[in-house]
Amino acid sequence: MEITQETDYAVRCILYLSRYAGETPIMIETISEEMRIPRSFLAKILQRLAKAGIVQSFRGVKGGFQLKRPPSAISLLDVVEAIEGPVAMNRCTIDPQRCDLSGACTVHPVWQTLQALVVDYLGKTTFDTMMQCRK
Amino acid sequence: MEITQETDYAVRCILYLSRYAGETPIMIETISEEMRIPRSFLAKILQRLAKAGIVQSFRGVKGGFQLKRPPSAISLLDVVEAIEGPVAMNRCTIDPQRCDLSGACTVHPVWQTLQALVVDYLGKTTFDTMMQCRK
DNA sequence: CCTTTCAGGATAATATCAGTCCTGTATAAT
DNA sequence: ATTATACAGGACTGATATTATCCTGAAAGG
Repeated sequence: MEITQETDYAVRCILYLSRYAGETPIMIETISEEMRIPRSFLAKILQRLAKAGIVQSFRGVKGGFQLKRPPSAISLLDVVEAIEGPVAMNRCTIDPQRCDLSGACTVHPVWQTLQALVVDYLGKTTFDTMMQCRK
Repeated sequence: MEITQETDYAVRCILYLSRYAGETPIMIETISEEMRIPRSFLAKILQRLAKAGIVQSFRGVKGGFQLKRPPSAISLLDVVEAIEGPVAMNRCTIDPQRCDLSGACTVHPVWQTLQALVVDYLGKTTFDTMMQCRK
């Protein structure tokens, strides 16, 4: 039921980049030190965030990472899903085939409703509202 | 972000026992076969549910398990927490010391609100409303 | 062309998950 | 009392996920 450490790092990372939105790229090294995230692990995380189109990378001298969209256009859901894949409460809400007992299941809609609740809340929580955070 | 297989089994198990609330105890063997849950794993799960006061065990011939309360008094939250411990979205919402960056964090309250949302929903969803389920 | 910085794959330690197995203990029936 | 039955509880195991690290390669800029 918990997000992983990796997701928590990703959120911190985007939070940090939000402070410098519209400025020059920030190096992995800097984010790592400021946000207390292991350097090489952060590199992996930023790759995922780049593939998800949340950040953009620049190589070479003066390289680093920038947000690809303004903080107001990035939700917690975007970041969580970039790292963990689709949010699901139970196996069966993402892959109906994992429901191995036949017939209509009244627990299934309960998980789906909960999932919708979570997705909705994470989706409407954006990084501009969290920017004053120093975590 | 997902519940574990064990929790899913536990929910199915309580769902099955709900059908026979107020009747004679049901053997592990029977629940296992009817609900397609590995027998010895189910034994472990029922031990946890018993310790949490959700089911009651009876030994010897004619032994087995019964709900300790009516299905209307057992919530999904009760079962989830019996298996997984307290529901938390992030490490820091259950143990503030895991928040290794100093100062006020504006992401923290977001996880807490989400957690409260989930706990509230799971808490008000009881097994009497899910009993017609055949999962 | 050479330094810097990211890209991406291989590797590894540890934890958690999912489950089995065996011995022991309580209970009911004989 | 004895015995068969059914749960109690701990030890153990294999697979997978988590949480990283390290190394080689590629792009970009001076």
